[in-house]
Amino acid sequence: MNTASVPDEEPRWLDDEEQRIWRSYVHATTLLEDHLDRQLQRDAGMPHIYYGLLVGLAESPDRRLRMTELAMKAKITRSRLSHAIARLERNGWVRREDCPDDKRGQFAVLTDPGLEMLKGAAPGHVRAVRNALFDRLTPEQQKSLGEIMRIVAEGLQPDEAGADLPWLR
Amino acid sequence: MNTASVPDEEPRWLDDEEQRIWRSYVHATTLLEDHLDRQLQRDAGMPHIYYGLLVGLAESPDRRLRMTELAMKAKITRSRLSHAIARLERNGWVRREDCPDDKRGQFAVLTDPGLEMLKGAAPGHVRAVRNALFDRLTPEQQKSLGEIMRIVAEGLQPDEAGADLPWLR
DNA sequence: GTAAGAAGGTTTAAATTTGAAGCACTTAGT
DNA sequence: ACTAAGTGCTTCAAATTTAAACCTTCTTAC
Repeated sequence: MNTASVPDEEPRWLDDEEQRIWRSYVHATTLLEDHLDRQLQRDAGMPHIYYGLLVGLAESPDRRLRMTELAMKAKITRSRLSHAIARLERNGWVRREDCPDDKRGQFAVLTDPGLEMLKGAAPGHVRAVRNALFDRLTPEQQKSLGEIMRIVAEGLQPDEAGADLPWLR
Repeated sequence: MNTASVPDEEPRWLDDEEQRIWRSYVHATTLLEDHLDRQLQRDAGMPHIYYGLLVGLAESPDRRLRMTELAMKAKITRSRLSHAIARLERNGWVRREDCPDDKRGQFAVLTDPGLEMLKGAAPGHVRAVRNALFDRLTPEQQKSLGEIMRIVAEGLQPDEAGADLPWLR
């Protein structure tokens, strides 16, 4: 069956244009992640991904989500989430709660201070995202970017629920 | 003078469509980085960025580059590079050499074993990039992606040389 | 019922990243 | 020359990430 790949035969290398595209992608994403990490570390004392976790909770009913759901939403491993929530808990932005239905389960809950911090940090973050991304692109480019990224994300993540990523290992 | 920004006044929030675009971006980039890191960790025993460093050296005259140049090329801090090269040196893929002209300077040099390892890992990596990205996009989308990423990268990195990033802190 | 296995999360140890500090050398300016 | 400032790079300690191992608590299939 050889589902893995075809480890043999000369691969189809990237041509010059593809190389340029790929490098631009790597550079842009590296620089932007870095930029946002710094912006949020400075203004909110946490990296971008942690901020995303708080946002994820803020949007959810009762400002809470099961650990695994949050991990899926943020596209990170459960292990990484576990550490992250532990840290956010130390900061008082998040609280853990047992799940009544499933004794194994845990909820991550956004606290009031957590929500406040989010409100405080959000404006600066949006500004940063606009400055670095939206303000530099035409409406067509924005639309195109959205489609492209949607395609790539879906390709790496077999449709939402049915994800056969075990949840990310 | 308040050069920083305008920390005041209600910010222009992202509308629904912008939100979708931004989230797709974050998800896709997170998943792809993760995917490539795993692929390369499995096939080459190193994360994606380390692989990029070896490629950077392989392309350079004499397979060598000054630390700072390599850091710029890879868009990472000197500190991070220092650690990375130390690790690659332990693996025997890279060797450090003093710079004759400037006694402070160091060259990172790709070794023969390093080049071999690169040759061995490259096919799988290209395949992964194609599978996840190029094969899923139309030629127009690829072109658009290239333009968009070029714009974003340039925006975050005041033209190449004249970068006023001190080199990234 | 119950044992085997899956699911939900956490923990451990090692690897990597970060930001600040610290050296050693260079360069500019006097 | 001579010193203050700047460069180039490394190191330190703390924070984060990773993968694997490990509990518990469900679920399933006898």
